[in-house]
Amino acid sequence: MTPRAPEPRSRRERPAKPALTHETIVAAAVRLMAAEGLRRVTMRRLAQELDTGPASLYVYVAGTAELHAAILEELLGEVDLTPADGDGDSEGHGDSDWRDRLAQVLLSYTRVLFDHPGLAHSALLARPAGPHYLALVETVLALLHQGGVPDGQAAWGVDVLLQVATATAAEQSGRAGDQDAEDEHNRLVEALRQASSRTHPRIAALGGDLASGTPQQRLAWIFRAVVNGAATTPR
Amino acid sequence: MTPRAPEPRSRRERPAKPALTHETIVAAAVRLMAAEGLRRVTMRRLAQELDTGPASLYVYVAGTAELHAAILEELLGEVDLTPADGDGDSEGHGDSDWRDRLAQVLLSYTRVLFDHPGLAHSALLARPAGPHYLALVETVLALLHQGGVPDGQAAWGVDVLLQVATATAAEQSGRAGDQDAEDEHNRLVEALRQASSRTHPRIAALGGDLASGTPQQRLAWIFRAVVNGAATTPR
DNA sequence: ACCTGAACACCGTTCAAGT
DNA sequence: ACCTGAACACCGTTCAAGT
Repeated sequence: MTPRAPEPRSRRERPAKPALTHETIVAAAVRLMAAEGLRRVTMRRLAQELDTGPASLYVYVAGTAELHAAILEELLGEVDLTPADGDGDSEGHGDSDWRDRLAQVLLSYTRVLFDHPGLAHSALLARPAGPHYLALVETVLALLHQGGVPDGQAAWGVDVLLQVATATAAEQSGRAGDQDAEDEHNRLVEALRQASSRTHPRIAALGGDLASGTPQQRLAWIFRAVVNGAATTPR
Repeated sequence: MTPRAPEPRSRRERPAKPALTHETIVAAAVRLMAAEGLRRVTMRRLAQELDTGPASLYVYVAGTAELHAAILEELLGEVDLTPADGDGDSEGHGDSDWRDRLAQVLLSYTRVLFDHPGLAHSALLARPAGPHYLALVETVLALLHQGGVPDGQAAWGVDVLLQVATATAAEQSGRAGDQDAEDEHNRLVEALRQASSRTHPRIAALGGDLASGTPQQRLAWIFRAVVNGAATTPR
């Protein structure tokens, strides 16, 4: 435990203090999120990470909302769009249904949100306008087109599909690891189970089925149901 | 402008300092929200409103999340469930389609969320377990039952319907009045319109239709599409 | 012209100490 | 036993003042 003289800053213990630009700030934000979660990606914490004061960030980003939208757009690059091109895997059923391929893409999107706690939540509010988001929209539209869904219905349907995927991810992702949220959900399940058949006949009739299924099973059904609805409901 | 001696506290300028209970705290929170919006309903601000310190509130409410859930449950009492019982209006088409009546109920729900900025946002995260929420679920289930939707599909469908309604309200409600959010949306619309037909053929093909329609028109279609999907998609 | 220290106006939550 | 003052550890955003 011999004390050592502090190494000079020029030997840079950190990856070097990067120049401040919109790009380097967003990159640092993505790193910080991976390390500590979106909740910790605040203007102040990020400024600290970048060895500067919070005011300096405002020269390059409009505020917290824009920052979170930029992170989302960046992470959307992780969504696997390849299932849309035909067989994405090696199992040989190359002409799998367009519905399955669409579900695979949406599931990949959901997983990206789910893997980054807080991101889904932010995705519900901020609709990014970057290339990764456009690519996702294009892919979903192409699959709906392939399935013969009329244009007008596809145009409105893509929004619903992404919305439902996002909301589901937010719900699940908000719950995981959060004891309070878990408790709250259990209270709801309990309330549904306890409902009197006199005052709430339908809830009582359905019983535990209201909360049945794994998240995966529910999500798979939801995607199918919404796609079917969009495909068959004229505007 | 003659200065007056301060009135003695006992004459109580405020509605009287209410005893602290879960109930009085939630009631004060609802009042505060009506007056200043959900954003201002913080533990500290609420404590100030109740003439006490924030620590005192923690004896009766678990924290901010529970508080917001309680406000939501309270406000859900404003949802108009009467359309479910038959003709809710005086125009004489008493046997209107169950789909229309369902849409009316969901629209009322959406409007309640929309009228209270921030509430929809909170509704996406907190699923309340109180009587008003149960009544809403029961009503939607009853209408789906009336429409002959199979039980299992109704059980999972009610969630999707409320989720879609909530998410749509959050999106619209977040945008209204917020210049930044408005700008962000316009940037997305612009990006969709600018998309090259070479790299994004489907987006280009659909053009402005991706962002077409009023929120009301879109929501009406969404409800119909999701109901149709849930009604026709087996689990 | 460009950047930022310091301030303003807030937060949620806890716990030791009081009544 | 019940309640709470005061503290801890943070926030977003702005703007006057510096370089």
